[in-house]
Amino acid sequence: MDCNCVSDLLLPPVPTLWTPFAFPDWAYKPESSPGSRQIQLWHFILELLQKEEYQGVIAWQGDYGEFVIKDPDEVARLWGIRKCKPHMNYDKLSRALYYYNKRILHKTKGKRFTYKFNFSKVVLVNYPILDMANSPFFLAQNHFNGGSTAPDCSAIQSLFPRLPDSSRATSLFDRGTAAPGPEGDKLRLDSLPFLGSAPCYSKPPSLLGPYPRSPPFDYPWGFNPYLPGAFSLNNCPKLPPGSLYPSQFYPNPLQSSLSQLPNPFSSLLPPGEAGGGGDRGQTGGTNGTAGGQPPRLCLPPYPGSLPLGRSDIGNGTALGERDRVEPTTPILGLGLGAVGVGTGSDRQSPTERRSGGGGVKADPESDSDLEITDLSDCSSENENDEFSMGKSLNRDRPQIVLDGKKASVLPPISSLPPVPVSPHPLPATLTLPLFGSTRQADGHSQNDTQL
DNA sequence: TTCGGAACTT
DNA sequence: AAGTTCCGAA
Repeated sequence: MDCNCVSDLLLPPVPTLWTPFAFPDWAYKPESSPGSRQIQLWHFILELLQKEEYQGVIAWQGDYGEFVIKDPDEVARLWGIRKCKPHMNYDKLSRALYYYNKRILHKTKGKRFTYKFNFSKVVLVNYPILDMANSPFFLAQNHFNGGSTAPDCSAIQSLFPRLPDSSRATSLFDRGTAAPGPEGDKLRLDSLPFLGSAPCYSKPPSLLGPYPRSPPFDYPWGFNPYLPGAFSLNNCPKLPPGSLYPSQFYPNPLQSSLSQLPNPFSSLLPPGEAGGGGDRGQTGGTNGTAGGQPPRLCLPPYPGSLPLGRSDIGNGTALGERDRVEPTTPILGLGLGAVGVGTGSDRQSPTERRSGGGGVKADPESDSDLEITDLSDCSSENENDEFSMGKSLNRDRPQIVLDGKKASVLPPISSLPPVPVSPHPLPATLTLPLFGSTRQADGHSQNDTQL
């Protein structure tokens, strides 16, 4: 069906070089991950939550990860715009939300229009080979969500079908330490100190305080300042003005990603692709890195080093909560953009009947750079559901082990042993095919991106 | 208003 | 798979 959604037509120009966290091409392969090209509802919700201009529509509120849909009709309308479903209403949207059923988010019982993200697990789709569940980073997350249970990797598992062909990603998988086969590939997280050691935030992105942004690095297409996979404490980019483009508009997320990565990554690109030299894509955009200097990933500082008080963004709960949350829960902010263009009146939704509806501003389409996936045990209500790490991760997926550690009780991040920070995120031996192709779990191979 | 079954679409 | 649509029950 042809969708003439205005939101699709009015997309701002797509930057040639995208953030390192844009989904790689293989993530959009219909055959590999059907539907992945379209933004998912939870993703969209996060997008709205990220945008301050939607604070009146939907906003973080209450517990960690909890948000309130202040204007259900507007949220539904925006969602309908995004999905080209002019008849979308909150009734339908909420039905879809319920299908998340405690995985990515769940309804907060007793609180009207209130849902809660399960932020206990975060996965960078762009780094699907990374098992955050076994990293200090990931474990710390779990620390937030109850602490003592093993991380749930069901979502990781769900992402694994999109994993790159591990057999070609030899430089990150230590095949020498494990038997070949489904469980033979163990990612050496120590080779990725920027991910394995990243500190964590304990608030959703929009609740976080303003991260430091040093003048020399003010990226127009900044990537996520909350990402654990950042390197600099000081050179944090700002969020993009409207970054949630539909993924199909990404010129080449993979190459863009690599080209934006610091040297070890960008150098993996073919000549002309790496670093600032890669700014010559289809859309003629810019990565905002003057002088060809590759942008840096931003390492979120430990909470102690960040101005945590969230007084600049309207959310009255931030400060109080920050006092009690563990400083170890990582939240990957998304490069989230505004959405939508008003489409006029749709048919009356349940909430329209309730409130008479409300014309709220519309805005540009967008898509996010990375995917936050809840892998949580949904500890709030369902500790023993089918989503457990032990069951899901260790079967026919590449298992990722961090130096054999498998802590179940997480120390505060501050007590974690200092992780040596390599000057480069990856060893120079990293081979390109790691990101360049995928082999599906069912054996279908793809070679969509040759670098 | 919430919850969820069921059929259906993309 | 991830919703969308419809609808009934609580």
